[in-house]
Amino acid sequence: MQYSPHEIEKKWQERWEKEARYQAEDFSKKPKQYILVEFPYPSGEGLHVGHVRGYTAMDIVARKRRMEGFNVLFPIGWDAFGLPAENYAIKKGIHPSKTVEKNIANYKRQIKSLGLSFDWSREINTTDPRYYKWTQWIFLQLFKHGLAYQAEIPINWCPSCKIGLAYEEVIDGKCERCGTPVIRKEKKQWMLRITRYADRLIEDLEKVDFIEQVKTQQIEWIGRSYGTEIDFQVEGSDKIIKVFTTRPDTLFGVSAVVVAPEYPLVKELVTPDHLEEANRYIEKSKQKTEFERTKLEKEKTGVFTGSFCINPANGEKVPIWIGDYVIATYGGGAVMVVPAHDKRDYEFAKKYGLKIKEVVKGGDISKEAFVGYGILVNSGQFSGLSSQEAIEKITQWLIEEKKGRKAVHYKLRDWIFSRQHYWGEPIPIIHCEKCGAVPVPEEDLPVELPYVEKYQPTGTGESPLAAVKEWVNVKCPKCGAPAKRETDTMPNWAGSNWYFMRYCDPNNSQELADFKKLKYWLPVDWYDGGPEHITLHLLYSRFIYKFLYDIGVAPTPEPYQRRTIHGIVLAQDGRKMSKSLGNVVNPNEIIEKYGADTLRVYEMFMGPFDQAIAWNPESVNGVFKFLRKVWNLIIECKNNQKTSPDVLKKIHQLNKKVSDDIEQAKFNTAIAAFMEFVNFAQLHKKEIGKEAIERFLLLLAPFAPHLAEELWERIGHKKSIFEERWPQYNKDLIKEERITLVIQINGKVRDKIEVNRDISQEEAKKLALKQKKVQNWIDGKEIKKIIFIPGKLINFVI
RNA sequence: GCCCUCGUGGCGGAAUUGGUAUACGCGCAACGCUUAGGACGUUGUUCCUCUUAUGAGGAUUGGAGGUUCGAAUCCUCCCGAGGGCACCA
Repeated sequence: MQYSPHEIEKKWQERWEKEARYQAEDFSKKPKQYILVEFPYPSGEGLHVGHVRGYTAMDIVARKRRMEGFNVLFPIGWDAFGLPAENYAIKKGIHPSKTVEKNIANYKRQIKSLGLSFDWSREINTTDPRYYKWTQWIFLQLFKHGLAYQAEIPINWCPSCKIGLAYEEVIDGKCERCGTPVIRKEKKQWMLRITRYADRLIEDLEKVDFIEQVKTQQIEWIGRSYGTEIDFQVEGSDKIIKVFTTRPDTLFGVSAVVVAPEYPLVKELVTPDHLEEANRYIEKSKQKTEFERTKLEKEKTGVFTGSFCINPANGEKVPIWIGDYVIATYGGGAVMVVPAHDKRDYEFAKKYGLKIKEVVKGGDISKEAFVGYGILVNSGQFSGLSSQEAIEKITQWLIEEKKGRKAVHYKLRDWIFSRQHYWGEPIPIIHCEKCGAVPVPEEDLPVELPYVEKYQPTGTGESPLAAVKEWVNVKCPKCGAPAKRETDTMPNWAGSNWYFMRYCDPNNSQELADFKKLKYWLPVDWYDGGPEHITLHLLYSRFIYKFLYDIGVAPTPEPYQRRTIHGIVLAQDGRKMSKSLGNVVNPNEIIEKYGADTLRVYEMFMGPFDQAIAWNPESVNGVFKFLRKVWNLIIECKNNQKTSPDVLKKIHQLNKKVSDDIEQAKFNTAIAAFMEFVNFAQLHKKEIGKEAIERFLLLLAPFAPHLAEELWERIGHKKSIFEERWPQYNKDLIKEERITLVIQINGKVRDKIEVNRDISQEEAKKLALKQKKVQNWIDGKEIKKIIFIPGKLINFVI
């Protein structure tokens, strides 16, 4: 009987589905485990081998947890709003809902062919009105609590996609999706006040078990910095320019104040004789793309306003400039220029002939700016202090003089939540001339996306929905006057922010999810996903979840207890897989050739789980050979005999190794251990009995479920292997009685001897010194010191 | 520029976290099986030197230093790769 994966995989997949084996049970008495993978965007290309990596890993965990006696929730769904379906519709004239339906069917078939133990009874789809009703409901709660608001702001505008982009969707000044340089455009946008949660989003990271890289990136993205806000009074006016700095110790070295071109006071600051030049400068910087403006190598430019302000520390008159290297949205849009101690300011001062005054000792300011800490000079009463002391003292003094205060600033900005696109959740707001922005009454949700013929963005900045008159024109829910629906839709993230909550109660039509169910299942115990989602998706969904916690909808302060990332699967050439490069590996092909178990085991074996790794077809074949070896071995072995003590020890060691490695997501070494055992077993076939065979299959079951089920049945079991308990290893059995003691001389390995594991130092020394090799090396020299590590080694220092 | 991760045979990678470097797999080679090829099985496989062979010695974890009885692992500097942030005041 040969190993024929296709027959057995089909057989077991059908049986699992018929028996609905993997459905989670609400409120079961068993302890719960919520294992989560990022739900896929069902693209036209179909499932990627990268999906398979994360899904298989979590499937292994889910299957192990069930065998350990947990009530496991391991769900799947579809994140199906978004641009590709809309772009496809524009090109081919096929409605996005049709495309999405087709793609989902394809994904579903592919996922099922992998033998993943998802609970299909909880499948969700973000484009289903029964789902996005609650996405809209969340928006209304945000609105009612003042966390969703409209603002006329300069947004990043992609002239190709004809869409406003979130700050986060601009990469290197270019549109994340199409790569077109982004320009700035003033537009009224819906915003979410994520900044209000900035501190909690940092501090609560202590409560969770995310890998370090994820935590660091969240913290850096939020970018909290503590500093001092200093008031510079405009000369001859009562206006004040508030400047944020982390280096108040350099206050005496200020030679100018520079404000961003968008700074609110700009018009008042520019004097008539500088008006023309200043206007020209402001116009020019407006036209620059974000890419041009943020290019670091670019020369710092600016223009004098004609006005001055007063340095509060020494009363000096300081010129006010406009410069587009100052970021309008950070730190109030104004900075103090200290050329001697800041690289950018130094450059700026050199170009425009500003004074360069040293106030911190330690560098040579005739050559370059000195940005380090040092002792203060030329700083009045503060001279002689260290920078660290001066930061404290000067801030203190400013507070007393009422000319400054401590301040905290964040790089994180409020989240632009509007998209001028068709294929997204409509924002449930009605604009009334009299009442303003009025929320759609909750009982009228969902605001269904109307069917349209034309998907093209209008280019005017309005979404295609604006053209659907019968949908747009409604009565104001408050006063009944004619009013218009909001035509912007929500970004892709809106649906994926909270999807893991819906899995807990996917069919609830009364609320987002029953609180008792949420309380039973949440938080997610283990969440795995791609590295591309560890800043934005994670930050956004934590924010929304925290808000829902605050209003009593979510049961815990954090949604995810543990978060891991799986490395990308690269093409054989080490590059990213992409259609245009023609180097894409299709999981279907691998399954057709070798079966799903081989694909699963290969993807777990190919390298460390969190690292990017290149596909290697020859290794796939190696894994197939391994599984076939397993098959042949088990078929050949006698199931009715006793297992020898040697084999027993090995299988218990394997038991420990595999159990531990799965918990640490070290799947590659777990599989190496399986291979080692099989190699050993090949040589000891006669010693293998029932216990070894059964234990081996139980351990292998989460990795290669079809193979394990089939062999389990063939050795005479009636019930599924997944109804069995995960095996516990015997601590006494895995201990090695005899160990190899390494003998070192001056730290170099010179010999090895077999000894009892609990040998004493005296005994070890005696035995070691008897060895010929050791005697040759010591050869009458004096032994100065002996280092003995019990059970490991003895080291003679001569 | 800053931050993070990493650098180990021909290749993917192990190394219980300071204690036998190169587990496991791929590839390659020899032998067995076979009409042959494939497949399968067994064995070998870091490099260098000496040795008919058994074996013996030396070197080796990107490079150079350091700490230590002992370093792939810790520290300093340098080189290289990948990722993140990027005029954040």
